[in-house]
Amino acid sequence: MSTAEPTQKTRKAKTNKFVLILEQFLERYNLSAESSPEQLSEHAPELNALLPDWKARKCVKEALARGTEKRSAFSKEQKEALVPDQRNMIYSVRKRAQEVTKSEDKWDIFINTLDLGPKGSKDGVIDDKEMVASSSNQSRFRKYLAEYGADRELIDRYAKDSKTTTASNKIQQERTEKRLANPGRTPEHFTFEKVHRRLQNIDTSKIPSMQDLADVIVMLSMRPAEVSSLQIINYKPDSEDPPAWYKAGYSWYCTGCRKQRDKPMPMRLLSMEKDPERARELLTWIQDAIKAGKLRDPVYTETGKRNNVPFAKFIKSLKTNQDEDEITPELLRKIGAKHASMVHAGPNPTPQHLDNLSEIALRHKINRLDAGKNYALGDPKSKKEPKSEPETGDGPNPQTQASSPASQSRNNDPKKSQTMDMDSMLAEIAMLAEIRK
DNA sequence: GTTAGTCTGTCAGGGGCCGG
DNA sequence: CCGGCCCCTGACAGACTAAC
Repeated sequence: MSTAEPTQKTRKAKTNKFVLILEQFLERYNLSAESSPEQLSEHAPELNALLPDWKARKCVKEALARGTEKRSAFSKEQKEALVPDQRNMIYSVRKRAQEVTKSEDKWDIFINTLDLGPKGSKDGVIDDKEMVASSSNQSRFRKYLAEYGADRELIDRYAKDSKTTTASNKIQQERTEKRLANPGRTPEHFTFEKVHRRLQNIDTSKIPSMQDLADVIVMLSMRPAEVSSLQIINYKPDSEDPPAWYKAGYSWYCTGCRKQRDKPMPMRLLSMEKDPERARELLTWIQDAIKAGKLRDPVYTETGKRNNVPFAKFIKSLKTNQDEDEITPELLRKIGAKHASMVHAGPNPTPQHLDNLSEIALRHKINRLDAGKNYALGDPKSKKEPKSEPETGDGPNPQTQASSPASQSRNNDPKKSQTMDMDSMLAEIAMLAEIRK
């Protein structure tokens, strides 16, 4: 009998073990393409129990759709009935909010809030992770409730769990402090010199690459999601009545910042690229390419949904040293702030001065002095003995902005006037830093 | 294999509150 | 006023899953 057997006809050799399980399963329960969806769905849980993960389910789904010699292919409905979409099974926060809003029952709000709260899943012990996550999900629950139209007052009354919130806040504060204690280093690939060189060599007549995108993000300390919306403008007040956001002596601003949804207030521009015109050119170059579909937005898909996986993967791949931390899109913003503040600070900047510059580069509000510290990345170069400077009363601060004339060795350029704007900015910052002390 | 969409855990930081 | 502290939301990264 060892004859013929022309088995290697096609790629049916791939008899995955899950496919075998499926065929046995179908046989045992006498299921086929003739079965109704109702019949099939009765057996869904049992079959699902045999399939350990989504890969297995994928194999099975494909097999169902494909059919065999003995068995014809299942329709889409039948397939869905037998191996239902797992994503519909999750009782997500969003789904809760939707249902609860519909029921209009305050107790439903309350119960679900508690259910989303910390439960001590294992041994009744609530760890930090669970606590913080619980608080986050409760917050999310409130947000979705409001989104679906639940009553504001009910939300505030029945969807707030102050114990959990407080505990979560405490944990997060501790984490922040720990993080600040040991900041990461600047990745080799994004040191100032490397980024600066790449930026200078950019040819805007070409199509931008992901690397160009990354460098521009660094250059402008952007949030990844800001790439398509940020704009650099030049503003000069033409009257004695400038808008409230106008800062005397500054003419370059950014608009389209992500976090200001209500009042889009322009924020001062501070970039490691000292020529604002060039910065703007590079930014619009990137944006035009995205609009034209030649370059992906780092965060959004064409349908407006979030998907930063391709860009994040690219950024991650740029890690050169084993001992470096992972590079993420968000890290580029912090790196950019550091580069910008270093570039614009004078030869002997005080930490306060750098913080001030950082805040401007990051386009924060200037309320919180300590905010910029979050971004103080460790840098071997600037790390030095903490000379306990008498930083208080030292009035005679030499003009820190001495930076302007040198470093300007850019080829050509009649654009000096623009950089003068930057320089006057620096002067003001330096003064502010002094006054604050 | 690659891409897209959704969910959760985590971080950043705007804003409110309160004592001085 | 104002600076510090706390709350809580919005944005991010990664895990998952299905679709292509």
